[in-house]
Amino acid sequence: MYNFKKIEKKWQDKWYKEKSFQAIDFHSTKPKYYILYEFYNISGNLHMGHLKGTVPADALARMKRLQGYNVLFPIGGDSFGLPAENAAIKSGINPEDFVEEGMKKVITQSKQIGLSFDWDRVIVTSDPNYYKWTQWIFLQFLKAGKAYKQKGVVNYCPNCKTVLSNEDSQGGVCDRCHGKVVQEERMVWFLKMKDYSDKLLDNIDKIDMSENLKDLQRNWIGKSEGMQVTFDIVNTDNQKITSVSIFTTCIETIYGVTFLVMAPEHHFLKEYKDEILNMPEISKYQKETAYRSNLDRMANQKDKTGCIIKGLYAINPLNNKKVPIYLADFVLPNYGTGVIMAVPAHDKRDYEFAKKYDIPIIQVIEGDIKTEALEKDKYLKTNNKLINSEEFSGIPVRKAKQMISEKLIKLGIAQKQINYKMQDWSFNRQRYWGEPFPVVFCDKCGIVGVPEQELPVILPKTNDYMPSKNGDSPLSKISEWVNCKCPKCGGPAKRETDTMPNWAGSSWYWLRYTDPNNKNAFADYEKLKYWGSVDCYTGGIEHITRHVLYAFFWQNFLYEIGVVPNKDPFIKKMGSGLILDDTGKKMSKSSANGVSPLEVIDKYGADVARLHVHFLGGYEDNTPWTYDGINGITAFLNKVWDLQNIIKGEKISQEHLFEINNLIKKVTDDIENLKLNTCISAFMSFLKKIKKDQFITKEELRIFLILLNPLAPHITSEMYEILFNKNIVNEKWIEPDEKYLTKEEITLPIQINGKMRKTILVNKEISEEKLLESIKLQYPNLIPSQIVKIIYKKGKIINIICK
RNA sequence: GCCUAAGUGGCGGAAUAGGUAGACGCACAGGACUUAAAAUCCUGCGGGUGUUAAAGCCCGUGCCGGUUCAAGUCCGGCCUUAGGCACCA
Repeated sequence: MYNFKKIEKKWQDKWYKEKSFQAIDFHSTKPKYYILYEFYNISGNLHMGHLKGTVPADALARMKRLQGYNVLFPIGGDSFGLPAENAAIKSGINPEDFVEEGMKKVITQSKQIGLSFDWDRVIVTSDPNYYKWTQWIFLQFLKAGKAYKQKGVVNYCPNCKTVLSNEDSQGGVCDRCHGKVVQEERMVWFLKMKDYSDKLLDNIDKIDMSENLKDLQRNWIGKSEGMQVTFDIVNTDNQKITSVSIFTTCIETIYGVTFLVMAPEHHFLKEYKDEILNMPEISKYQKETAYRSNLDRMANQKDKTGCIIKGLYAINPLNNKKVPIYLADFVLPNYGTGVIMAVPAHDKRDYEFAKKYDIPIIQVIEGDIKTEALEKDKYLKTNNKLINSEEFSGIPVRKAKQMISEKLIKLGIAQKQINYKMQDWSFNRQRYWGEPFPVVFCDKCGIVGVPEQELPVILPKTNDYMPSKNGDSPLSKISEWVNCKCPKCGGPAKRETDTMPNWAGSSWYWLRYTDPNNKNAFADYEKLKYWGSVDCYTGGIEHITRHVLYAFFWQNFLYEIGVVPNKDPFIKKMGSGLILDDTGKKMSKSSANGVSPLEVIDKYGADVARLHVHFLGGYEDNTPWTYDGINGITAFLNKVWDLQNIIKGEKISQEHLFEINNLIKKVTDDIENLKLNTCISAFMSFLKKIKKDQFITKEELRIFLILLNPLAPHITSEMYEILFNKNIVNEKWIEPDEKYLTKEEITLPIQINGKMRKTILVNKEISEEKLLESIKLQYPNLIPSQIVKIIYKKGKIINIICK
């Protein structure tokens, strides 16, 4: 039995004091390796999810150092934004104090886990030395025309009393409080993320990440290719008033158009109100739909509402047919052109709408539309023929799609168009605890950026930081801060009183780690170049359609303006699974039955805790928490400790040559891929062999300790010191000897008619004839009758087919 | 509705590329040590059949089919669970 309490504290202190894990800028001999674990959210203690997420990254960092890399493995805290602020409000402590305490806490706890972060590079997003540069980047967006303020219909959380981005309102609920999000028109700062859609898709193609996560991201961006077509608008006298554009991906159905649908928010209505005969009715409908929450709209998918526009009609540009125009809230104002051509025969939504409002349905593709629309996913598969489509009737739909497109383009009334679901990022929050915008409003000069040399715009201290009922930011109450001079004309001006969202600070933080104390730039270009892209980025998958996309976006922008050397922030991204509690839900600090990692460390030790949580399951899998099996891990480490007592011999023994080399290979591969569960099994299997032979040589144990060090750093450091009087962190990783990875003699399985029957011990290179001879000799009755065929894969298997 | 992943013993889970299914661990059972317990060590552990004991045989990776000498792994069609998207034209 080893005393983990004494050992673990000793080594944690030593690592900290000696700066054992310091990353060196511009190291002259060692190649760099940058491994990143996501920001800690400063809202409480570390929870079990952190133990699961951080340890494999730590193991990788420790292995890479032993392999001779100059490893950058930093940590920091996302201390601005709603999570920290809400937690502070809940505990009744000022956010600033709360964050300071919180950061100290998670640092201490990280050390207790034995994480090998570089403690000289800790950054915190609410530190003015850090957010100065977040503000600086915002100014660059502003200068480049990529940040703009505009009235827009946006997500608003009545509970958190703030505007939210689309990314923060996924599923129609607020990311923080899980309350319903409503749509409100507000003045909003936007970042032009939409412009970067294709660049983001490039980042997704290039990054090394599991396909399902890539799909989530591609889905979120939602690229779709179609046609934009112009429809003339006429009045009751058939006089052309104007024209509108629609977006469709199904141009092949254009002869089936029986009406147009416009989003209720469409500016067209205001512009042509004098031509519309039923404006009061329309205004009423607009009001009805305006304040419905996303959730309500989703719930009402089946029951479509709408309102006809009287007095105006649209003309189908291909057959000059006059069709009515409706308003309906199933058409979104911010996607496509906000107007669609409705083809009820071939679109589910149009079908439902037409049925409800008694609009004619014209079928233009062969098939059955009696009870439901025949949609594109079906008719494109079977390539049905067009009908009721003038000269295109009788042509298979895929061909017709192309022909109609060409005709429309030739006529000059349509063009190819690509649309994205992803919208520009709404970037301001009506909350106190965030980066102030470096922007002032001047009556004379309009929106003016604060000069760079005046950064940071410090967040003023106040005790009145609760979110306000009227939706104004708490900062608006601090008049001595709000009122300022215009940097351009010197006249009176007011500061922007909203703050940036909590994702602002995390959208560039990996860059700051390369140069965390730089006072003159967000990071030195040469240092950025040296450390390059993050080699392996680990963390939760819940940020995949949020933070990671924002990260791509900011990196692309910074690359464009020439301040970072590469487009891709991350080479590889691994998504950590969740630790589930006994109800199968995510175990977090907020779940009542959550077990704290510190509790486990206190009872069993950090090394046991590290191994146990990863022996439960794979890195990317969700695994239920249990204490079951932790005794097995404790026993394992005790046995490792006891290996000291059975050392016999110096060099690697003949008996263990095969096992030790395979262990080296397996452990190296598994840590590289963060597969700690199978890695631990490999150690156990090796130990079994050693216990059976009742001896281990000194060199074997030395290798064993180095291999186990990344996973269980404390016990291995102590043993290494005892046995070799050296600090294991200065040692070298071991390469396997390829010669000894496979044995000459192997156990070859024998199948008869495809069924496993026997195994035989043979030389791995044995010929088929010799093998058959040996089988007949050893198992005279195995082969029942005449052999028809033999399938022999050398070193793998033999299958003997008999009559 | 759409997209993605997954379904393996009593349990957590293994199984590079189709090639001995159940590694490793837990739990359980039997034994050794002990006055006793814990710890430790040894043995067994998918189901069925069989035997003094073995050997052997049959069935088994959600369900139904298929490809193959050979399928947990590939293909087609279902079922279930989890996650994501959600009127995106």
